[in-house]
This record gives sequence, C-alpha cells and structure tokens, in this order.
Amino acid sequence: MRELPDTGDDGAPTRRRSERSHRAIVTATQELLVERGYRALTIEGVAARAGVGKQTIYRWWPSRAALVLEAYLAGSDEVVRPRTRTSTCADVRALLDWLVAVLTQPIGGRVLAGLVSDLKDDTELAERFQRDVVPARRQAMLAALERGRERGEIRADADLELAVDALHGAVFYRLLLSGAPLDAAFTKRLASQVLLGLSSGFVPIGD
Amino acid sequence: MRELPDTGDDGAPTRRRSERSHRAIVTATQELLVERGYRALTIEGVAARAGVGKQTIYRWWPSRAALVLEAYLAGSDEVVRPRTRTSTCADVRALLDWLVAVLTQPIGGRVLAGLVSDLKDDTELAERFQRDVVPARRQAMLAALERGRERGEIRADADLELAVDALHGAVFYRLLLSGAPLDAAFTKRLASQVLLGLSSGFVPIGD
DNA sequence: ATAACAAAACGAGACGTCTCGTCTCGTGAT
DNA sequence: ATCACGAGACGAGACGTCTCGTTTTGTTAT
Repeated sequence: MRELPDTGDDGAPTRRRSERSHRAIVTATQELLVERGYRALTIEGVAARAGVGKQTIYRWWPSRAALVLEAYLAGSDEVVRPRTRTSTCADVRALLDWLVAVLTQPIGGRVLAGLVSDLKDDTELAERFQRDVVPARRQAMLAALERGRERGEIRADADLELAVDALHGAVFYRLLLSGAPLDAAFTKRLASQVLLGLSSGFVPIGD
Repeated sequence: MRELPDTGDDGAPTRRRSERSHRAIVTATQELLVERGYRALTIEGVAARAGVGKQTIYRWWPSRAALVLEAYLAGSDEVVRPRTRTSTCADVRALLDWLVAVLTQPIGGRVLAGLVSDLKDDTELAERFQRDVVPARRQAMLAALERGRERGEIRADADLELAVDALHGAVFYRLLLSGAPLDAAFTKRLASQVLLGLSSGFVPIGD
C-alpha cells in the first residue's frame, strides 16, 4: 500500500512510521470485516479497535477502500496455490478450486463485493486493482493453459485470455450475482466444458 | 417493487398512493444516479429533487437499494432485445451485444456494482434479485442455446446453464472487475469460442 | 558514545457537517 | 373523517479536519 519506512531507501531520510500501529490497524480492519462486514466498517471503529488515532489512519491510507484492500490482500495469502501439473484439466480444476477457496474465506465474498462497488467511484483504487490484483489472479490460470497448448492439448489459435475471462467470470458471477453454489461439481464441469472448447481434438476428460 | 395502488385490484379498497409522487421519486433517482453515481445517492437528495417528503420514500421502499433497483429496472427496458434466429452463434452474439448495451447504459455499470455490494448485506434484496432479475437476464440466452441443441448444433449432453454462467460471467467480470473493454470483438470471440466447446462436431463459425 | 535537540508521527478527541431513520406537524384529497 | 402527503425537527452516528500534549526517532553537538 505504501513503502515501508526504514528498509533500504536510497539515502533519503526515510519517514518514520510506527510499524506497531500499522499492524494493529490492518489486524483490526480484518477482524471488523469478518465480524460486521464491509458496509458496517468505519474508520472510527477501526481506530478504536486498534487503539489508534483516526488521523494515523487518514495519514497513511487515502480511503477506506484502500485500507480494506490492503487488509484483504494481507489475509488472502493463507490459502496456498496448488502445483499439480498432471493434466491440463486437472490443473485448471485445481486452480478453480483454489480461487473458490480464496473467495469463500470468511473475509472473501462480502469484502470483494464492497470493493467492486468502490472501483466505480475511486479511479486510483481501480487502477491499482486492475493493474496489480486482477493480473495476479489470472496469471496462474493462464500459465496452466499455456502449458496445455505447448503439450498440444489446446489448439494453437485458441484465445487463452478469453478462456480465463470465461473461467474466472463464471466463478465471480456466481459469487457476486447469481448466488448459485460454488462447489466441486461446478468447478469440475466448468473446467471440462471450457477445455473441450479449447481442445485440439478428442481429449478424454478424466475423472 | 410494490403493487400499484389503484389499477384494477380485486375489490379491496386499495391504499391511496400518489402516482405523481411515485413517478417523481423514480425519475429523480434515475437522474441522480446518472449525475452523481450510486455512492453519492441519498434519500434526502432524492426527496429534495422529487419535491417529496422523506417519509413518502421510507413508506414505500424498504431500503435505498430497493429504490435503486426499481429505478434501474425501469430504465433498462429501453434497449430492445434482438430476435435474429439465424444461426446459434449469431443469436448468442446478438444476445451478448444486447447484454453489453444494457450494462453500459449511463445508469448501468455503476449502479450494478453498487447493488452487488448491497446484496451481501440485504438478504431480502438478494432474494428478489436472484429470483427475479438474474433468471430474467439468463432466459433469452438459455433459450437460444436450447434452440441450438434442438437443431443439433450443440451436443445433447452439454450443460447449457453452465454455458450461460461462462458467457454472462465473462461479461460481468470485465465490467465489474478487470475493466477490460466490452467491444464487439470481445463478444464475437467469446460466443464462437464457447460455442465451439458445446458443438456436436465441426461447425464452421461464420463471421 | 552519550546527551541534547528538533522534527515528525503518535493517541486522543473536539469540532462542524452530513445523512440516517423516526417522528411530528398542518394541509389537501377522497 | 381518514389517510397519504410535503415539510422539516430531532437524536444518533460517521465523516474528515484540526488541535492538543506526548512519545518516538534521527541528527547534531559535545
């Protein structure tokens, strides 16, 4: 969110920021998001929970959404990314299951919905979100599809970016809009059906 | 959103609701949504613009989101649904273009993003949205795919609901999350690539 | 190396503003 | 005579800014 105050800046006298307060604020934000959700989260509430002055928050974060984004990302690293690499379909399924796991964490869906609504009114936040967060989420899936193409399982002229749009889009669509379940049966059929469209010929879809 | 007060109810003495105020409120909501967006919309602002007391709004709508939903849906009927029925791929493309047109109306994307965030905190709204709005949007696309299956262009065992998840999901994903463009090239490739996955054999994808 | 100093960030909270949702009025329509 | 209406007062609560002392931290002088 912001550069750390001490670590190896070039000569310039680094601003001195209390790392204790920083951590307390992020932790309090995560707790309050889980307990009460995005809408009910207030700066004053975070300050009180963290034992911190309001100004300390306003000094380091430009908006409530920026704070929530940092707290959200800091809590999203707990689910480890799969590294199966058996078949393309299995890889895609595993990555979809991973995405679902990340999004259905207690902090996940509600917070993402709140952030999404703020993207439309906060240009700076939208830029960072679409430059950093979105591509990071897509990268692993795109790599798996490219491996499949190198192995010849996927047509050379297939549009893999578009495939990621469809795969991830279906997941987010269910999470944010339709409310349909995000279970293993869903990710399994989604992976196999989309991959069939990308396949270079008849490739048996396992399991 | 609520039954109209006067028109042809069965005998029961309908409460007398001012249709003039009703329309003024919905119109003012639409205008303010276009001018200032979802976040900046306040009940007090709507009341002032509509020349109406706040209580009149609180009397007839349970929440800000419910009012926005009504205003949004009332303004979404202006884009007419296509009725091409030439080939399945052309139908799907036309329906995707229609969806994009509806969502990129001035009132569209910003409002939808705001509503989405409220679904997570407003159970009643979420129920109505997922029972009425979402299926209505999916219906036409599903019908087009079923016609394709009857014609034999689509495999009998294809999961068409899942295909709608992927098609609509990709559109909403770009609109709400990635910010990637929603242009004709996108809908064209999306339609052809997804349909290829559903196809029963080699079906030439026309321009 | 230690002490003294200045600068910046800190916790706390007062302040005026805004919107909330509820509540009363008096008015006008049926 | 009833009831929705426009208007707006009301207390609650969060906003973002600001001003207090206080504590921390980096720099300078001894």
